[in-house]
Amino acid sequence: MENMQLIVDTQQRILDSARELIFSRSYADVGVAAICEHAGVKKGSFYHFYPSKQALTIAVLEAQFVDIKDNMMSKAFAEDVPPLERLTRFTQMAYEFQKQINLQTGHVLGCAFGNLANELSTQDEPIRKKIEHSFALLQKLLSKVLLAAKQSGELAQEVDTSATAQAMLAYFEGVLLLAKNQNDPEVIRQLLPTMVHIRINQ
Amino acid sequence: MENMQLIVDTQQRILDSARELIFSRSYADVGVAAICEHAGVKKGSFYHFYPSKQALTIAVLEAQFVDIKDNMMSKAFAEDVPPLERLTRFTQMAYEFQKQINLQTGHVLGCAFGNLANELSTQDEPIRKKIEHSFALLQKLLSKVLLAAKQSGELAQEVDTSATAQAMLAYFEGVLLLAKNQNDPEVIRQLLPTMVHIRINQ
DNA sequence: GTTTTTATTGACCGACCGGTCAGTTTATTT
DNA sequence: AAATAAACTGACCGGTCGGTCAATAAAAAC
Repeated sequence: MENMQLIVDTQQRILDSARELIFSRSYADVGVAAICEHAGVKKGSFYHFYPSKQALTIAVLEAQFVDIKDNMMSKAFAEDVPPLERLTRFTQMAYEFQKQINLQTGHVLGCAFGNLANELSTQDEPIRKKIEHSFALLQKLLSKVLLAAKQSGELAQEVDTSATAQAMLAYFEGVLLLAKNQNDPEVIRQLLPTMVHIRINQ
Repeated sequence: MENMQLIVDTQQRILDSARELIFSRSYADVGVAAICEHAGVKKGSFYHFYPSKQALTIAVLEAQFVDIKDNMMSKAFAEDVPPLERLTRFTQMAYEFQKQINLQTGHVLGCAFGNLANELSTQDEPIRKKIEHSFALLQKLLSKVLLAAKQSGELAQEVDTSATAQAMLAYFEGVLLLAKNQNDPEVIRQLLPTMVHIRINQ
């Protein structure tokens, strides 16, 4: 049985614990001690792998982005349907995801980037920058879809794809914020599809 | 000179300090000690007027709502212009307000309700409820304007004024979140006017 | 003018915060 | 098998957290 590979990488366990706890609570509310306890690791070990709570949080944001990109965007934006329909599919997946989390935790948790953006943007510059960069990448993924919609004739030529993508992202964040505050995933189902109809012209 | 009325009510000073500090930082980042210091009051006095930090925060939300309603909504929604133009004026006022704060503090602070909603909705039920109620009232003010737009023929009859108002509120919150994260009020100027064109049909 | 109520003070509480460190165990290299 | 490096442990640091409390001072009521 040779030591079983079940004992996964300690660093990974710390990262996963932090992601789960910070996402479901907040940055300030989750202490390093709580993360260590959840990961089954002593605090001393934590600081062997991460120089600070801030650095860990930045790693969390990075992991979160990869996760969203690979498990949501890339699937929602698969080119098997027309561009605008991909966006609609994305809104549906977001709803299903939040609904799932709500069943598991009893709470709508919203968007990890949005949550930390609101909490820390005025307080922690490195984290603020990391989120800004993540948002920029997400926006770029959206504007690519919009560009494809333009090319397929689904979208008028005068639409500003970059600004529209940003507006869609804003709307997405806002809807998730309201759903989180009302602790009701149905808010997402009712409001989010409207994202697809947002337009900003040049 | 008889004691000058400049020494305003202690309780009011605590409230104002809390409002300023929590708005510009976050709930968790601002301790009771910091609020007291800023207000020039000893901690013991604080607990003479407020039973807890939570209770103070709820009072802050209440004061914030009254302020927004009286100094923004009521002016933006004055019936001297057509309904939809009132909404546009509201978006402009929001931009000016955030720009002003940015000049004073160096930061875009976003929306106090949105900030606290994201930070505390999963953690503090009374505060969550207070914000939910505030959002509902703001939404009602918006939907009144939309109803007036319907009646003046500016808005199609099939528009769901309640859902549209909620979508506009969501978009508003999302735009302020992005502007806060990018620490740039121009994001608001570029994106927020689009709020007026959001529609959800019945 | 004395009693009663309200406001204010400062010292104090246990718990927790992020972070440090010397030392020990485990794994890898040679 | 010895040497080196990586992983891990547990005790500890000063500081801050929200909140309490008995004593005092000021204001209001009688």
